[in-house]
Amino acid sequence: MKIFDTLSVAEKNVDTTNQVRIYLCGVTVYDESHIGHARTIIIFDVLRRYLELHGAKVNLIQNFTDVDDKIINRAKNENTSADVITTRYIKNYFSDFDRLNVKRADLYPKATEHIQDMISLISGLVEKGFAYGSKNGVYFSVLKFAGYGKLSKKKIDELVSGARVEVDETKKDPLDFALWKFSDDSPSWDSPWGKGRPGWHIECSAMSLKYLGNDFEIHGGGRDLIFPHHENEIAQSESFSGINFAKIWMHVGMVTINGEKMSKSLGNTKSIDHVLNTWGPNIIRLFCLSGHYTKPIDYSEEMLKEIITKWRQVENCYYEMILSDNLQTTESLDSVKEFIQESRTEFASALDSDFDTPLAVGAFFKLVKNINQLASSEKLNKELSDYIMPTFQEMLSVLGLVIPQVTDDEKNQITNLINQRNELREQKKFQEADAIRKQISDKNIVLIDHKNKTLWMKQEKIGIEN
RNA sequence: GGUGAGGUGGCAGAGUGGCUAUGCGUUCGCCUGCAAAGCGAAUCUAUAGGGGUUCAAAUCCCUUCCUCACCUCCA
Repeated sequence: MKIFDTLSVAEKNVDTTNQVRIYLCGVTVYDESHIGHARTIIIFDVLRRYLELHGAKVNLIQNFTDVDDKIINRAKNENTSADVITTRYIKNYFSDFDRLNVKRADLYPKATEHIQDMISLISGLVEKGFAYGSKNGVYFSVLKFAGYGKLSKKKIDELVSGARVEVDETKKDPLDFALWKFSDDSPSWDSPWGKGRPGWHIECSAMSLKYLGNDFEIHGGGRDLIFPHHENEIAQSESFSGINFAKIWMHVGMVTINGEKMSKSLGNTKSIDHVLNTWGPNIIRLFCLSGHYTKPIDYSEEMLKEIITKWRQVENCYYEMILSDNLQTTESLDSVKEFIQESRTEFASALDSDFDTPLAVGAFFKLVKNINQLASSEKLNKELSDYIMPTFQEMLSVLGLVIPQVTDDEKNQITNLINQRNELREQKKFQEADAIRKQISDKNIVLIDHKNKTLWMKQEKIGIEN
């Protein structure tokens, strides 16, 4: 499998012979997560599912930034402690992402639980002369690291003349960034240099080193983290260790809302809770996978509605298969085997080639369409369905999609109601028959009258449709 | 200003030199008691503008214009 590496600006092979170690920069827990977070995390969720399907051992680490000015400000505004804020939004995070059917990472380290690791990393940097103490804190000396700018393709002199850097007389160079900031505000910790709290970037260096070591396979996050966050991580980590930090830097493009950047000031942020209530998990996952991960994708009602149509086809396909009978078919198993094989190849080669989820999803939809064609022409029997099902399920599970299911009780109930309705239909009592259909549809069960039988399917309830 | 990604039919989105995907939409049809869903067919002949290379360009080169993101906290 090849992934585009931001650092070398080239596709690089992911080494799956040993453990695939992935460090994903997670969220700062000061507010609800939004659709942009969802995209990045779903991309990595599908990546790990796909790697694991092929037998790779994945170690996925995703941090929580739980010490930060925004958290402290929020705590002040609410007249409470930072701890209350972070606890609330970590809980909120898991609630959102469990609903999105994101598999849990192997570990979710928190910055506040790794203060000692950060302090020893900073100490090492000070000892090696890459960092220095000043009046306001401990700073990383950017000019000491020769490779600074290599990830974001920035030239140091241009950064300086850009003059966007905040003025701080206590720093030796305007580009230097904080490793440790002195402060008596809560939360703060003692350090060899004085009481304070860590800078933002150091936590990821410390925690990735601790749990994944050096030169791990993939370091990921949103594109907006390339500069300064990941640039600074590289500077810290490689100055400390003297060796390469991560093999592949994988960055996920931004989500825009109707073509505009999503931002608090524009008031157009879409929280995960909101999009889940409107579209549900499957639609949102398909949306996040609908564009190549390196490119921006645009959130618009039109797009999402299109995905609902596709999703309904998937649900239909599934129920056609599980409810298929032992009928005689003119379709040969061999030709089915052939198109299944084609779909599998198409799906896998799409993902192998820089994780092209839109192509892979396309291959899946094509498979669905093929099956629906068979079903509608009365050619799909149980034997064929049994053959197709494992591939269908495999793709579904790589994409992390879940077809709504019914309990055995509901199933019996549905079957009874269908029988009643069909009797009424035979007696041409259509009004009563329609009343039963309405009754069933209230449970999100849709009936499809085929020639010789009535098929039913459970549909996901989608907020916007109600 | 710098960096990166783009500009393809109503919309989304493939396609790195010739055979002009695909999906959604729309229209019609099949199916149905009616629906829904499904299926079929038709429709759409597009490649930001201007140059150039070539027998041939959406695809290569030059140029102009435009969009978006990042450069400050940000997934």
